[in-house]
Amino acid sequence: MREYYSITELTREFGVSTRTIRFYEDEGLIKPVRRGRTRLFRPSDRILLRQILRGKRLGFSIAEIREIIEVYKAPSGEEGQIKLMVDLISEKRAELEQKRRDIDEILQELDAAEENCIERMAELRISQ
Amino acid sequence: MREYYSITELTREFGVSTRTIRFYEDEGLIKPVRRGRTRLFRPSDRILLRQILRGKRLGFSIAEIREIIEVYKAPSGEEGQIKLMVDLISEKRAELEQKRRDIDEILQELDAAEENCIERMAELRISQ
DNA sequence: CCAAACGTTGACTTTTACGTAAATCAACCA
DNA sequence: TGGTTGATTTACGTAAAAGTCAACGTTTGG
Repeated sequence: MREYYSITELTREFGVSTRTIRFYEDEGLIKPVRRGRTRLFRPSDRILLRQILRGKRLGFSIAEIREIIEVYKAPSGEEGQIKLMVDLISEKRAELEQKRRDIDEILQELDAAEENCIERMAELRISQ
Repeated sequence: MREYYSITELTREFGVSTRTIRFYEDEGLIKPVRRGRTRLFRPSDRILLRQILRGKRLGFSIAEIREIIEVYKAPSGEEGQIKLMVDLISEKRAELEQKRRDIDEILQELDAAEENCIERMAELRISQ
């Protein structure tokens, strides 16, 4: 477990540009420390970046990713606040479950499409 | 099973704007028939719209959704073409499986976050 | 000592996926 | 006959998420 990562190390590891990482910092999603002006990314920043990109792959916007990352943090505030947090968690869970249903439907349709392709290829061979 | 749907019927059913539906037509994803200038959407257009919006929820771009919809169609062309199609299907399947892993990870983290909230709420009650 | 590699900020540009507004048309209803 | 409703095209606008470019600062190896 390294103490610090440079920005280009992270771009290589995650396949994103420096611009992208700086953009996420501007958005307040990552807060690397600095040596002079140079950014130093800690393991925790690396984990955050993973979480951000995971959210991106699922089509979440930056604002939505921010919300998700917020709920990971230790709960603070009074009971009302925490209850709102629990509601938000339920909401996100519902969205994710919808996405999973969508995925399963598409996968089924892809299976059917593949079968059709294989059938069609068999036909082509016979008719020759 | 109705023969035709109007554009506003579809906007109500799917919760999108007319602009959105016309945009998908411009992109060649839907091809409603016409009576005069007015669009008439058949059941098959309705299904296409469902598939488009499902792709959107998963963060696929219009171009990617177009690809997915293309593979649903009956396979045509010679063997080489169909093999490329099968490869594309495998590619999409891999992407979807990645998305599913992402979802499962986030769901686990949300579970943990919820537990923390519940714990914290219990603490708040005791300390009062 | 100086070029190459790596880093910085700042500003402008681009792509995607629509939103919005204006002007027009057709059908229907009172 | 005129107003309401729902449809059309055309065109410009916009928000999000970066891409791209310029101009500049460090550090490191030959």
